[in-house]
Amino acid sequence: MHAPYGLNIIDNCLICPVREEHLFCNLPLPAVQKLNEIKSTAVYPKSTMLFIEGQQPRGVFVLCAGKAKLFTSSSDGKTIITKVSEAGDVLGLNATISDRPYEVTAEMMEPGQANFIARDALLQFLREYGEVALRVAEQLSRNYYIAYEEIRTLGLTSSPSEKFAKLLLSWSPDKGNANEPVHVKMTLTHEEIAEMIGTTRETVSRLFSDFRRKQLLETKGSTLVIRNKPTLEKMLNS
Amino acid sequence: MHAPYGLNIIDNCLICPVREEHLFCNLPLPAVQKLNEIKSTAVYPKSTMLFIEGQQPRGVFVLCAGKAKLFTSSSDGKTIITKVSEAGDVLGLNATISDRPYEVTAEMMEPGQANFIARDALLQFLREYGEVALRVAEQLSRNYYIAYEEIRTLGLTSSPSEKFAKLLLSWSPDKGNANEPVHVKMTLTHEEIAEMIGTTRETVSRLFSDFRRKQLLETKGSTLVIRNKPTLEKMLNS
DNA sequence: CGTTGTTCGTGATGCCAATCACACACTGGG
DNA sequence: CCCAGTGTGTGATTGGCATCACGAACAACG
Repeated sequence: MHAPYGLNIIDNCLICPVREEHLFCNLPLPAVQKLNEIKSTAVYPKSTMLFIEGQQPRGVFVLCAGKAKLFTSSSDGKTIITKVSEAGDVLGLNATISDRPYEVTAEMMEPGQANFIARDALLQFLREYGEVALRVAEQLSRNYYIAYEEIRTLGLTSSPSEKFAKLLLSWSPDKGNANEPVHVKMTLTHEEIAEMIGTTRETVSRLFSDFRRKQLLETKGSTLVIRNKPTLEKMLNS
Repeated sequence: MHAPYGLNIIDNCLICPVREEHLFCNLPLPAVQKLNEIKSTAVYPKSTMLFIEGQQPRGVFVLCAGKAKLFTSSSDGKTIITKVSEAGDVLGLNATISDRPYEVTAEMMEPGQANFIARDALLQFLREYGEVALRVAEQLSRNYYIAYEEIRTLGLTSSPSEKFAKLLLSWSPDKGNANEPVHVKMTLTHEEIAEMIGTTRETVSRLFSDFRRKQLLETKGSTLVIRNKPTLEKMLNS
């Protein structure tokens, strides 16, 4: 089965390769089957906005392939990216459950696929499968903690370099505890990194230069090598 | 009935003067009665910390009298106040429900009274009274939106003056739409205001001076007169 | 009362990061 | 192949705000 943008469509949740480890994916069989019935799947090109900050919620999106960035903007064009979502993530959950406007915009960063579940169908589904409702509550609470993490980063972390170090650390897996170099695939532009840490493109560029000079990292094309995790950790204050 | 600190103790939720309009206060009679049984009440002096960021949650506090500030701090002493709570507010709800560490510290800003409900008793109570559980979910979702509001303020509002204007507006009731002066009682020190908008005490002092000079406000002792709401609104960009 | 501690106002100084301004690299398309 | 569009590196300049450093105002209290 083939689709535009060089993607393979996954239209059956039961045989989805990302089924493990995710809310709405890793569920008991009957629930997944039901979910498979009420969802509709679609393929989206890069830059599609799945939903926009301030809209009344229509439902949730379950990302099947591709990455999406969640961000909020002010009227004068400034924007902050609060999260980069990957396959398996559920987008728009809080807004949909509580029937308040979407608090962020979700935009595809690359071509991808997502399942849509309309609000009414979702609520009905949750009523039917109580254990899933519980997992939704847990997810909401997790989202809340993530939001607070963001508040701490924005409010307590003063300097761009500290925020940058924090971001780099958030990218390197915490296992592999030795301080050996970590290889990470970078899909973000400097502009987007700037929007994640609340600074400008130029400053991010200079941060890369500085950190390279200090032997903290290397960049070969789109792969990033983090050389010195311990030193990065010493730069934090939270 | 009298207590230290010049407070009257309220030890019966059924006849509490703040019963209206608040989660856990404005509830159906049987629920309030049950609540009244499982709660324990106590009077706290100024500066008491009801709970501290990072602690495992013991339960929730329902503020009966007095104000409390919620804040989070970094190891180098910087702190941001995320909310000033008043009588009727429930503190520590998200942490208690989800059994994660308190995400903020709650400190009394003046002598006051609070009811404590232990985690186990609360969960049992919620299981028993389903409609209350629903209201808890609503409250959690509301908290999430408030957190996002904070993220927007911290991340998108660049200048201290803009954040200050925003804060002033958040203090003035949105009714009374005419642009007549609004009188507000100010209980915060400049230091605390600085911690709310992420700047320094000195800058707040200068902001007051600037805004006075521009006829935007006046201060007589601890009462604040906001003179020109429309101009304040024009300073915002969100 | 004076003493002590907190809060407030304001000047002087310095620095960091936003801004402006280019030049260069890389990509995909006609 | 060139060309337009997008991303990247880096200098120069500047201004806003943190920081330091006082002194004054004010409250609490023995």
